[in-house]
Amino acid sequence: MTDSTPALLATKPTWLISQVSAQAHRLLTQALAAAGARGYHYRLLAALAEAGPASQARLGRRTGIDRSDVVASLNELADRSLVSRSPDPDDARRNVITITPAGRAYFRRLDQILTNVQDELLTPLTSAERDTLVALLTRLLKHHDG
Amino acid sequence: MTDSTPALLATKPTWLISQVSAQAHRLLTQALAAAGARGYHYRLLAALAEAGPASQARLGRRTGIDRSDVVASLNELADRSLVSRSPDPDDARRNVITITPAGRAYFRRLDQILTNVQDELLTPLTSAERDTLVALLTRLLKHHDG
DNA sequence: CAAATTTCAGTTCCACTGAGATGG
DNA sequence: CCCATCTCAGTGAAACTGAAATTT
Repeated sequence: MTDSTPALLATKPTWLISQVSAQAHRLLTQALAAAGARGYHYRLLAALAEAGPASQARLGRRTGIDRSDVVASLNELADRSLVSRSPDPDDARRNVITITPAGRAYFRRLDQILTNVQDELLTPLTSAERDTLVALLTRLLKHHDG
Repeated sequence: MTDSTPALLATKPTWLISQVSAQAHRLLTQALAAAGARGYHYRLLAALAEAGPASQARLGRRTGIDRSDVVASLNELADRSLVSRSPDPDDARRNVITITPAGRAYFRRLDQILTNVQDELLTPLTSAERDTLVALLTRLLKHHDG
């Protein structure tokens, strides 16, 4: 009962954000794991489905995933034939990564799962409050990477 | 230039939260590292400074740190004489952890650092907006652990 | 007996670093 | 020569699991 979190912690925005983020992460990884995927897989497939084929370096920039992790995650996706890797005819340093039809179908399934998780996370907020939260977070994000 | 993050990602609240959380985490770990500490150290010292001596199990519950990590982190703090470990006279299973005067001074320093990081993170928001953000996050958090 | 505490060993995910090889 | 790309190997924080030993 005296095991509540210290007020000095619980009132700090960085702590609140990291706690909510951890909760979101739990919901997300659980839901994705049930479909056989991890966060990196969804992010990479989203970038490919939305903006088309790209080199691995560009995928890393689009998704914010580290160059090393891009390699490993694409290996996993390629093993399942969800993406295909082929040499770039215009630049021999690059691989061109393309999402396959199976990858596209898989991505649609994952995206639906993600949409459901959003709703689960934001359950206690009204629609207007959700918009407010998104707007504030978006501004913070813009400021810290510009 | 075509390396912007996919809209399907960038509009999802879970993604926004995790990105802002990652940014907060970067600011925090950098600032703490400059003072020779990690997040676990601050959390444990905060719990001890605010609510007094406790067993390791109780510290874990207060701070949300896993029982295994509590052991390792307290070892590090004890090595630097910031906390002291002594057997509980009332229950031989327990250790009683107490913050030392040096630990208290160190914690005050860390807490000031943390306060500065809050300001850095929330720079783009007005005072009213910060309150709104904190209120929304607090409600989300309350809902997902009750 | 069941339950709690401390501890150790190991795992997973995420973010990151360093270095080598190839090519522009 | 310098820079970008791909890849491998490895680090480190954070959250967690399983199991053993001790004590209540």
